[in-house]
Amino acid sequence: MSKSTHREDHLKALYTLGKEAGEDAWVSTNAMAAHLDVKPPSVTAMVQVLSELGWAEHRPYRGARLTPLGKNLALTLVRKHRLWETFLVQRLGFRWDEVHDIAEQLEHIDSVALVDKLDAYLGHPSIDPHGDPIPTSKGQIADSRQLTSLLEWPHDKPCQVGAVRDSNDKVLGELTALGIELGTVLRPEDRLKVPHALAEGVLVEPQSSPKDSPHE
Amino acid sequence: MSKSTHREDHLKALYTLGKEAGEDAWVSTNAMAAHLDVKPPSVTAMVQVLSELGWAEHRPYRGARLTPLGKNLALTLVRKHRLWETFLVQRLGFRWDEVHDIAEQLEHIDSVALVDKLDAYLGHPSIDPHGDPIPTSKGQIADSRQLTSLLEWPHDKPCQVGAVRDSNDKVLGELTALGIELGTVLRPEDRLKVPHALAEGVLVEPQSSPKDSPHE
DNA sequence: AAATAAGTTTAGCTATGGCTAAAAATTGAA
DNA sequence: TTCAATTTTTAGCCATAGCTAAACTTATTT
Repeated sequence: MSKSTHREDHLKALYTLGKEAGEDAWVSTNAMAAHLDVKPPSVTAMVQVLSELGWAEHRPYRGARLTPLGKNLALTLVRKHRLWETFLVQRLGFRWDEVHDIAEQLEHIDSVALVDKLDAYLGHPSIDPHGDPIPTSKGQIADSRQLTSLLEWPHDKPCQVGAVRDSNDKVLGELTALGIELGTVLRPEDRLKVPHALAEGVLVEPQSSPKDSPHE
Repeated sequence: MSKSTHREDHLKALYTLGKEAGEDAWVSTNAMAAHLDVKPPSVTAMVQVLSELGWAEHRPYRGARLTPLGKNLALTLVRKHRLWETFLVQRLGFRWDEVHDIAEQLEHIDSVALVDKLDAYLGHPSIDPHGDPIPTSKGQIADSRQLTSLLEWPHDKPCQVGAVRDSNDKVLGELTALGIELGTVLRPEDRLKVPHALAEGVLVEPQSSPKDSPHE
């Protein structure tokens, strides 16, 4: 991996964990290490680099958090990742459980023009194949949907699958096997077949009027 | 750059220079160093790695050359590079002088499925935006065209541009400015406007019956 | 055939980014 | 409040892949 790729991976980990933890919470280097599958001392070293770059703040023994600049950069990475995933599924015909690792590589390709053209080519999509919103080129995330975990959805009302949380390939594969994809309508009786462990990560919304669906 | 990327860059340099030099000629580490823009000792070190991997032979003080395995790997890299260039031009709308550097990054993405799907998506193209043949997934190059440098083409016969040699972005940009692209028909009077320095790298063939042209 | 020029490799240094083990700070419990 | 457990950082090591300078081959010229 290039210097940039390493930095970007740590930046994205910090963004992801920071988002889960809440706005300006400090993210522990331990948590980042677990997320990146490296040892804590490696993260400490890289966090100090991010700090020198002005991408993050580091409070020793407390953790790290992004600066506004760092957050912006992280959003461009998220944007690239989700645009590539959209390309892989919508254009190349990959399944939603096959694209993560490839997009993980593609997101580090360095070319602003490429991202812009890809975005236009895909028709400026607003969500990716997992239902996650795609930031604009200015780093804006406009997601007006009100998604709820399937677990918390009232048992007697139908709903529609809007996104999948923490999408890992195994979970996605199992959902596919159950016939569940983005936009799938789940009626009360359909819910019985969804295992508890999966249901938690299935994010649903009220069954909408069939607007332009993102999954062809 | 990852370990693989570095190896692949050296492998490709060896392939490219070896091709120019003739079948089983030895390529000097100096030539590789110039091509890769690194110093000779760095190449020596990497060539020894390629040798351990079984991708190349190294005869100290003589040079290096690819093994059959190495040649195959090099061809998959060339394939990936040319497929991505085709995608960038045909689908994303880049010009032929804008795609080299981006493809240089994309060619290192590691996914066999991706290359196969991209190839199918593009309709199994046989040549890239610069007229260079695209190896098949088995590493075959089927290029039946008989291309000649414009310099050597008889002055009184019309011809058609089939490829551009050693395509660098500057040369490609100048050709575009002259209205020359792949498939352009050059009549005797057209040739006057092509500077000598450019003409050498313009590869032409007899004006063919307008078959399916590769450039839309 | 010997000497010189040119090209190539080896030796030893730097930087990045991993790692383990030990030291330091923080947190929680007695 | 002090001490123990946990977390985090520092110290020091390894591997990759650059580099320069010096040593070594090979090729050429006298």
